[in-house]
Amino acid sequence: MDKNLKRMATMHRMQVKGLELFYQNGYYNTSVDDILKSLSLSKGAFYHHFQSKEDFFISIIQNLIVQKVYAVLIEPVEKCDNPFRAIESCFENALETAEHNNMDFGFILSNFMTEFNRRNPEISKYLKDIYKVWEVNLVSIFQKAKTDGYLERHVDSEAVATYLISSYIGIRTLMVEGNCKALRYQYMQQLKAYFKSIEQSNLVS
Amino acid sequence: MDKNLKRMATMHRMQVKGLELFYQNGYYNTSVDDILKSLSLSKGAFYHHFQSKEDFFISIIQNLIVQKVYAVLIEPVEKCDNPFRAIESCFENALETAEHNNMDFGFILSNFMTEFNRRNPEISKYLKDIYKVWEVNLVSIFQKAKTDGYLERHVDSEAVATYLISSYIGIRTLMVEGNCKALRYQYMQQLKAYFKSIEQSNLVS
DNA sequence: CTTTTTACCGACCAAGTGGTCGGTTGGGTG
DNA sequence: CACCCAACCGACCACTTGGTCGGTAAAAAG
Repeated sequence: MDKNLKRMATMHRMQVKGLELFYQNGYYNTSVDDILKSLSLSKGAFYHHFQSKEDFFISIIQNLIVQKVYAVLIEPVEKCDNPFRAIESCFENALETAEHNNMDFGFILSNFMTEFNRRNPEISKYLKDIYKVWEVNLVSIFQKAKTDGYLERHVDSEAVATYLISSYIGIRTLMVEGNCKALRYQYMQQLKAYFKSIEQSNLVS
Repeated sequence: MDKNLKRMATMHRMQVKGLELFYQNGYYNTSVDDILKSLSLSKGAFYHHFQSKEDFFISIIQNLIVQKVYAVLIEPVEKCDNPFRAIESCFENALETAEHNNMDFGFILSNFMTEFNRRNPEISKYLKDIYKVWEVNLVSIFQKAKTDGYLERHVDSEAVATYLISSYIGIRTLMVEGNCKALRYQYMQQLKAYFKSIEQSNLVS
């Protein structure tokens, strides 16, 4: 039984380091050897646990990236009452983390979506599914917000979700070039201005 | 003197095809041989005209990408009177072009910015400069809009520019995954809602 | 007509790439 | 104790990469 634990531990180490390097240097620009060297493991170990580099990356998506997106962007938004305040603080936190985390190279999902687009449809599919979950989650939150009297009824929930996701992907892309603090401040300021234009003004409080 | 013309023509052919393939497959995932093969040219020809793959790409940035961004995103906005309507129709056009162009792989600038980030600081610099020009241009347009009575005076011009650029980068990233038409519609709709929240309501017309 | 310069050719190179495979080792089980 | 099998090793393979270099043909210069 101890064997199985060791197996899981080794695979997890590889996945964590793999994500780190893929995120940092890109998938195609990171070799399996790079990952193995920084873990002092051998080719044999890698191909014993994973079928191929592609299979390895898919396991990273399923085991690490999905959880990251859930933890940072989906769960924090669900529990709050006023969805706009919830999204604001969620984005504020996420951007602040990105800003202070010196190992940050942009929004993990959009980086990989860009890299795999038209080059590896299978992986693209996995990534698109994660973004889809995020989108659906936002849409249902906005639907509920209409019921709760936070969002004007005539507003298109899906359009708001799309616009939100777009701006988030974009600001994260811009932040990798530095000047993060100013960008975050400017972004949050205008996000609030945007929300004001679609928020229900007469609250039934 | 004919020689110089031929030189320019060959270099230009290489640059155009190079941009096409780099855009499609990424810089690191496109080999010099790929480009040469599709042009029926040889290694010798390539390294006779360009010092290296990197030097080649920089020449593509300076000769092709800069002009593209100017033509699509900067010039169309400058000439119009009401800046909000100008930006709306500029973005609408740009997104429609992207949509109907089945060879669309996202916003060329943000794609490459993502790919070269932390991997090649020199090229990152060139790309960042282009985006900087776009930003400065937008900011000065918003400053003028305040004078002309289109934009509320208390609004932070730089923040608006940042928010605009973010959302554009993001929507272009999303559009590569398909469903472009709906995304474009949703985006433009919410962009207008956002503009409404910062536009001067009492026009001195 | 000779000489020089230019555009271009393509075999070649060292350094990687993803992936294979025969082997070693050490804990778990009979 | 013997045996098995999973975990791991690392030399090796075919192939691709960016880049070099000696050569050629033809246009321009003398």
